[in-house]
Amino acid sequence: MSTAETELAHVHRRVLSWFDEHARDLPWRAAGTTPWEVFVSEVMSQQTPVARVVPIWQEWMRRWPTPADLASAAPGDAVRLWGRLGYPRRALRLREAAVAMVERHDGEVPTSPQDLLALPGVGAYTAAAVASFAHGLPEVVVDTNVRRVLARALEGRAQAAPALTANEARLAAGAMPPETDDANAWNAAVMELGALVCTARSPRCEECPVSDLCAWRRAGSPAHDGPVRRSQSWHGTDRQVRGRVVQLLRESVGSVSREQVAQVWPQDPAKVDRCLAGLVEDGLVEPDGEGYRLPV
DNA sequence: TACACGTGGGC
DNA sequence: TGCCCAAGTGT
Repeated sequence: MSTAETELAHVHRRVLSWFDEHARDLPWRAAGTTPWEVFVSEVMSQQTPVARVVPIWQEWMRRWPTPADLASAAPGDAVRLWGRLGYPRRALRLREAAVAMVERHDGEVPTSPQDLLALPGVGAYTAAAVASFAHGLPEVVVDTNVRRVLARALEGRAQAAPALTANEARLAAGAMPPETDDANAWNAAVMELGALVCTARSPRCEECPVSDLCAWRRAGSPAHDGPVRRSQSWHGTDRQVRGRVVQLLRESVGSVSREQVAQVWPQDPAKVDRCLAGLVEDGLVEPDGEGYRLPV
């Protein structure tokens, strides 16, 4: 074994040990969790803090314990139970994915990353995560946490590039432990390390199992020098108005009049109309006589 | 490639 | 107090 391989194996042991000791006991990590439960947890966790996912996930799993259960539900019920998780189109896609599982995969969560990738709402990250965490395939899972950990530990940079680069993918693949079980644990462990210790702001380096090997720390933890990520505006955007419209419909029984919907953004009825049209286009809202409702 | 797409907690 | 950011995907 080369020196590099020996050192990498050392890193694997330390990170996996840290994970054994510090992993959060998220409900979908319990023994006996089904692939469907893992699948739902992954979609819900997209761009969403895990702590906010837990109660919604539990509610969904009680209500729709199999893909067939969700496939037969009304889209509007999925959006309603989605609550305030954000990006409610994910709820629609989750249901569409369930329909695809029933139609094309015998009601099961597909196993191959290729089949997973073909499902609505599933991209490279989710396909790899479900293959690894639900099915035990040693796919390379790269999320924002993994990218940040690799950027710091291996590249010596404060933060990862704006989008996944070929070099990052190469580094992530090269860092995987050779044994399948270790690889799957590694995927979860590096994500967890990024979520709990190697955080975007105020990383807890004193708690990090590999801080002594971290290229960024060794370089004196230099500040990010690349392009500044432009923050997304929010006030007055379609996104904000759409959010208010869906929230109103979610909390209403039956349909809501157009006049009532317009009240979510009284200063600009035309904007509300435009957002309403977009929401209908997206399948999040349905016209209902004179008013609107969540899709039945 | 860059932008749209929700929401709320932390600093 | 706002701004940043969170287990990304689709176009």
